[in-house]
Amino acid sequence: MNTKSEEDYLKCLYHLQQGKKSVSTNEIANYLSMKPSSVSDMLKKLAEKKCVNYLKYKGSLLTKKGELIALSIIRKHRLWETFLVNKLGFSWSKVHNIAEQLEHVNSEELIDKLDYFLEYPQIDPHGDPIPQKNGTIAKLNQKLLSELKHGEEGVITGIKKGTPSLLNFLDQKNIKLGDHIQLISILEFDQSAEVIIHKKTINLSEKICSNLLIETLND
Amino acid sequence: MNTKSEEDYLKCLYHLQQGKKSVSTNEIANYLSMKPSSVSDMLKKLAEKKCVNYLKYKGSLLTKKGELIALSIIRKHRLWETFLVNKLGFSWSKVHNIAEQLEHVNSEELIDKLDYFLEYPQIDPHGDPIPQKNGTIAKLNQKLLSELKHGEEGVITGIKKGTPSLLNFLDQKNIKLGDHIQLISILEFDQSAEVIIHKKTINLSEKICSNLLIETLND
DNA sequence: TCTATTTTTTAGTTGTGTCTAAAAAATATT
DNA sequence: AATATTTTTTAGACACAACTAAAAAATAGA
Repeated sequence: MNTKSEEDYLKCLYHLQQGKKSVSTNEIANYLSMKPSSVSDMLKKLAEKKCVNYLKYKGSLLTKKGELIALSIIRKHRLWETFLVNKLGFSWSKVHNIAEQLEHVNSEELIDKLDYFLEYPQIDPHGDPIPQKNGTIAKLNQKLLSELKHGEEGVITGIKKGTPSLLNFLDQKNIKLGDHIQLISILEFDQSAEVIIHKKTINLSEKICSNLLIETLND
Repeated sequence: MNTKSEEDYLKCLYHLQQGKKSVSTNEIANYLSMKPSSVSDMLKKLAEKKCVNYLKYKGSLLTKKGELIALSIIRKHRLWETFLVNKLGFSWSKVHNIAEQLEHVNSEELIDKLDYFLEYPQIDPHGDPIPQKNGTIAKLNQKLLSELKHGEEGVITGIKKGTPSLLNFLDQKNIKLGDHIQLISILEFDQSAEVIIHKKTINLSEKICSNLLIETLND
């Protein structure tokens, strides 16, 4: 078993190393709000446990072992977030801190049963994919709403350029990250889009469509 | 905020001090599987925090402040146990360790919402009363099944004399601690009882009725 | 009541995970 | 290339919460 602290480092490394060949000590320290010296110590420890490939002064990367542990924690985190939002009625923006605590609860049976209870969700309320038990994880497939094909659907996962007026508009329409959305058609004359959201059909301007990031499940 | 360790001590003290005028250091050490010297240290610390009234060599008792903290942890523990059994389908005997971890998750809003989600349960799957948010807790009201009044109901919380044959019988009938039971009537000729359990009416012999402890909610 | 035993506390150690300060290595600048 | 700057590591300190061993207090037995 790993300590909460070790788990935090492994999860952090997983997030930071995406698409990189190495993660620097300072990056980790910054991400975790800790001093670089503390990070050095922990990297040494995780390297001894064969969770991290660490070369002094050269940076770190997760080993396969470390990656699987990180994925299991991310799996727990995202399942708990799904529970908090779908079952307890939390808003998606308030669940992170609670899930940060719950993810360290250690019981495989608990997570299996929670997964079943939630009906094996594929993505969490923020639109991030939930790793499977075996460590496989769907890759993010983020596109702009304006790039979707007709009929294509997904989850709103981000905003490209978050001007206050856009955020206000979304707020007013009660459109939130994590919301499901389906593109029906794009009107030719102004490139505005007909979409289904909250089970209702509405029209969104081209400007909005080219600023909303949508995660689609299939290519 | 309190550490997990402090919370464990407070909870332990709550359980040990029931009906006593003081709890000895050794009792605590024994209950928590720790050395008495460790307990001494922690008692000093909790006394400084005004959670415990601690007199060297004379034992300890929770202050009001300590008791409220202990009750809030017990509340969390029992709500989580209820969740694990009622929603995730755990058997009552397997939830304790998981609840020991979950009880230390710190979020008042989480517990409020969980309470609502579980529809404000009064007792946990073991039949123990769940403390309310304000710290009030129903006192245990355990009686033998044979002592119930007609129509009175409760939860099976214990077995007075657990002979293997009795346990086998209960197992075979799938009667478990935590099950709800209602006494319909006691037959005069053999003192056997008609009860409703698992939504079916069955007959239990006098011998069984005088060995099953039932917790009733009202007097 | 005086000694023996048990209980409890104190003093000092250990392991974990953080920190600060200083040294060492890597990188950037002139 | 030599020096200055930044990054990273090492060395040593500290808080926490456990431990062991020894001392002190309370209790039990003679």
